[in-house]
Amino acid sequence: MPDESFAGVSPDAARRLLLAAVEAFAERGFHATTTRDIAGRAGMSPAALYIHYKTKEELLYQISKVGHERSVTTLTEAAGSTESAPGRLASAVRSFVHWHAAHHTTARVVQYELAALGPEHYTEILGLRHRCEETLRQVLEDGVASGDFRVSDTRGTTTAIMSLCVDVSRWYRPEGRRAPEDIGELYAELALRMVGCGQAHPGGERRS
Amino acid sequence: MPDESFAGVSPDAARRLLLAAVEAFAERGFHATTTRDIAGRAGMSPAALYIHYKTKEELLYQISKVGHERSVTTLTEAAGSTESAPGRLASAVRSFVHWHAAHHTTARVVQYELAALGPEHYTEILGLRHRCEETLRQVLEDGVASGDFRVSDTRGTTTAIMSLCVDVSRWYRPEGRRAPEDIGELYAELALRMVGCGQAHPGGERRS
DNA sequence: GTCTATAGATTGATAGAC
DNA sequence: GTCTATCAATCTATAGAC
Repeated sequence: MPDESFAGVSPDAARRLLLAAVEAFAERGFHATTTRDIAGRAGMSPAALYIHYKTKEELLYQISKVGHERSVTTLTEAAGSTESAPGRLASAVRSFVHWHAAHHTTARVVQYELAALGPEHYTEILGLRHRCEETLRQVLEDGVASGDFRVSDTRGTTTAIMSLCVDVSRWYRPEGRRAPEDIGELYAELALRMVGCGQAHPGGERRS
Repeated sequence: MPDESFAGVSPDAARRLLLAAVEAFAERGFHATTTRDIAGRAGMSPAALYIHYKTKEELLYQISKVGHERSVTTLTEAAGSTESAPGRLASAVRSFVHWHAAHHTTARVVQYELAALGPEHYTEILGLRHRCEETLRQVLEDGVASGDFRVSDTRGTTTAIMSLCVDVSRWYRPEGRRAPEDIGELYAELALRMVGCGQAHPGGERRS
């Protein structure tokens, strides 16, 4: 099961092409991937691609859009609960990191092939990303206001936490030691520490 | 002054080509960059490139090698001082982050275009990177042993800190709010917090 | 060492049969 | 909708004059 993010795409051939493109883009990057390679992975002739997508860039755009929407939803749902700020931060980072590990192929394309998008598509996707960062920053602001967090530079700290989460998709390998759940848990703990809300003794209970 | 990392490269034309390649690769990526573009930026004809470099990949290899060596040196020197573990960690992160911001074009190529290297060059550069990570991990181990740090998963936390530092080269822009020094300082503070050694009250003195 | 010119291969995308 | 065949453009790298 490579990725269920594109399960809703139809017809079948269009979805197969999209999944093949995700795989190829994640492996070699957009510019190093040929349309022949994508079509081949989907078990079709080079020309078949252009029945379902107008250009190679449109494939990247669809991947970026759907992928970004998924990851933004994951983050905002976790960050928007009614919990305390520490709970929301931990939950947001845990979910966001889990997504970037579990869907590391899609995530890699979404995060690192952005520059290959056409100007208008690029701007659109950048907007989604901006909303994502703002959501996280709001959690930090709330935590500072409630006295749970001690952060001198919320904007810079938000960027740092985002870097941490996003970069998981770059180095994560399914054969590796850690499962997506474990990484999410570790990173949630690290994020809490970064905002001055971590416990001193790892492994025990938080906030006695 | 784009980058002094390649000041020692001679003859002059070879260095100009290398700097042009760094610029182009950082801007568009290796595969989206043409040899014509590189030669053009260096003020030469397309063919002139091949007098100094056998292939386009060799240009990337030279950049990756010199760049990686510089960043590794920066990190290991800072991490290898005789200070306490917290001092060494702060110093290492501060220097490493500063380098990735100040040399963000070179750093971006070094960190994100690795996959375009030939297999043997790729393996060689990966070795440098591995040494880099081991150096940082040793600081964390030392800090845990001395009781300064409280870390349950040193390997995972090392990866996280490396992600943080490296990712700076991806989002850093010279026109941005923060200078490389400021980012280095903030990230050193964040790294100390991640290992359970941060102060609760930002802006004050550390370790009273 | 640098140029102009170009070979040789590959690419994104299209035409037209089925 | 999918195929085979192919166009036109572009790319890396080389040949040979100066």
